[in-house]
Amino acid sequence: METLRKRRGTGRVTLADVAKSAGVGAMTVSRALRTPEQVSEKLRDKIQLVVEELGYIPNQAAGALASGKSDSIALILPSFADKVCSNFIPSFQEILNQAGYQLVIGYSNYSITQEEQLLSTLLANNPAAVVLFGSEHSAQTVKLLKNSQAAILELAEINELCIDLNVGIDHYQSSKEMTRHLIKQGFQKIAFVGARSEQSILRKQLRGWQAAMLENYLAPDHFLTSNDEPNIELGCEGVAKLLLQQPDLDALICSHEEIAMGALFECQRRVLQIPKDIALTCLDGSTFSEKCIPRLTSIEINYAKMAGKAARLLLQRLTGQDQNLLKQIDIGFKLCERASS
Amino acid sequence: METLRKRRGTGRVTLADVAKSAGVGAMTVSRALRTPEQVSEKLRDKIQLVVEELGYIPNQAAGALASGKSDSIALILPSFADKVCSNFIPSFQEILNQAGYQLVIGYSNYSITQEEQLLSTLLANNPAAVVLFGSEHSAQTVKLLKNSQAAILELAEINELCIDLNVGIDHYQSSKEMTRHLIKQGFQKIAFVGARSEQSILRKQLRGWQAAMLENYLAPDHFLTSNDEPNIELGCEGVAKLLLQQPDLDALICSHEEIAMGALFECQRRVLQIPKDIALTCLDGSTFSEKCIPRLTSIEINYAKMAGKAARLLLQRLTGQDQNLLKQIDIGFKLCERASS
DNA sequence: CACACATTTGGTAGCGCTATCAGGTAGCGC
DNA sequence: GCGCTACCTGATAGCGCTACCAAATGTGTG
Repeated sequence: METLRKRRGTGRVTLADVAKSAGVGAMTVSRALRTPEQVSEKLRDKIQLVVEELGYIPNQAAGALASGKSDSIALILPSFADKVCSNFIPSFQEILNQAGYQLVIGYSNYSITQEEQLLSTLLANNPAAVVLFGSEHSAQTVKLLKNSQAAILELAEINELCIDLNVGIDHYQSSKEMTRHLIKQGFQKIAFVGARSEQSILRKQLRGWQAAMLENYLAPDHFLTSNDEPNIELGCEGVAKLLLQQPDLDALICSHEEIAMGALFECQRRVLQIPKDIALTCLDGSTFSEKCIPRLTSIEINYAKMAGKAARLLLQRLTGQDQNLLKQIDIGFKLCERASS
Repeated sequence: METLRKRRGTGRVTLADVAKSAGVGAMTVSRALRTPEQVSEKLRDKIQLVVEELGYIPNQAAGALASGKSDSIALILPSFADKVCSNFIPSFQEILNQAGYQLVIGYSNYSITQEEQLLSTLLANNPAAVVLFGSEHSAQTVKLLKNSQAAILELAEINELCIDLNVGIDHYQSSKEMTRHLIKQGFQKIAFVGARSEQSILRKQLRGWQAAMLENYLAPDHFLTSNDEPNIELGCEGVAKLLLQQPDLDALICSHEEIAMGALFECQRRVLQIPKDIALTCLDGSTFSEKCIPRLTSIEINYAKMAGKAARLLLQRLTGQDQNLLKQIDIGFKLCERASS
């Protein structure tokens, strides 16, 4: 009478149900699904049939608990507006999914405090790996990461002090190269407009621009930065303010394409010819730079390639094939010379 | 001697460790963390202290297994390039995080097959809810969803046949209203360029345009669609091809801002004046439409608002306060009349 | 002081799965 | 046939947590 009082099962089909229905042991079913090669073909087929018939979906929580492993990879994204999102994540996720991992994405809005808080929530899932953007983290974040068993991957910029794995590009070099290109083209009064001024990426870009200017005996005096997200407004404002500071300005480097958009519109409004009156370039170009009028000289970063390299590096680490492997990969960049310079 | 041979614990601090160290029972610790009001203040404080001291992080897998509930919400995103991503997800995630839920994001690339596959993977996590974009799903997807205990939320478009909850806008109406606006402004030869032609959103937009044209005795004959993602190229191509078909074309509606960008550039290239020679509008405007030259008349959708309404609706459902509640919310849209028409 | 009642605490028995090991079966050489 | 390895299969004992009861403690009433 007092039989099933204590049951609180979810009603879902369980591994045991499959086992009973197939007339085999539970372990055999478990193996048939995870390591099929360890099960005879006969049983494997029979089990597969029952699985489909019953619509069995494994309970990952139980699996994770029993094995102490998990197939989730935590990714903390600083911004959804970035190109990273549209170009990087799809490729990255695809490769990881194929290897059986699940991305769990959090959003930090470029705040290291939020990053830290998110991280401690995400670590409760016991993820196999944690993927972060940028190289700036709170001390507590670094401590949490080092205490966790998870593999750590830092993306977006090459960082000497990376915790574990690191895939990215050298923003100092890219900015320097862009500046050198402009100088080679004969431009001399080169200004810089950048967003997210508190991020180390922008600081590196600024230093790259300054270095290239100085090595050519030019003064890197005029620049405008904002700590906001890159936007069109900043580009408009940049052209306006910098032209006031330096009326004979002849070139402008924008850290982001959105800024370059704004700058382009502002130049149109002022009937400034590009590149005759002023050259316009950006450091993270994609389709807009390639298609607008005039087409903009820009640094292009292959985020899909970055995703591929990053995912594969991470997988090697997760499968323990990373003994004698580079832990840091520089993706490089391409300077696309176009009509705007 | 044969004591600890069988241990395979992860080495992490567990709830039992905290309980022992605090000198209380495990259940009391569990309650102190999840339902503090059920524990006396004295014990609560003592436990909190020990938790911090030991750096205890709860194991969610175990919790989910024991309670049969999970705090993960699966979100299947069709595209990362969309505005949905940058505007919707941050707000949506923030509200859900605050309520203690975790977003697990998958990427379907607008393929209902991939959506189905992703879904079955994500359901293994036993999510509290599943959030999908669009209204088109495979039969198997619908079956999986209905079998699962999870709450279902369909986003982006209002859909009569929604499975459960539904928050979105009426794309038929928005397109119709835009067309009416153009007609009211005196434009008559109005063409349409749209991307993702196999999605029902675009089909509704096309029908809205057609309906508005017909009710004004105008022929909705000229349009160009592509099943690709919206891009600048399509806008350029649209202007070129439609102008060939109909040289006296006087207005163009673009389904996406990217297309409008391309159209704008192509018009500049052809030295067509906007709106004197041709009006240009789009159905999902944001900053570009607002800032480019001339500024584009566009339909604006408040994705942050959509996120707020959707998240709150979902939370009500998850806490069971949804008995006499609307299951479907129309977010509405705003027609921003600007210089381009 | 006995009693009902509310509040706080802890023991126990799972949740559904996998690691581990023991048992069974088959194949092979002597 | 026997011993030996190689392989396949299943019983058992947890993984760390929470639902469910039961016990303990406090509180107010007659």
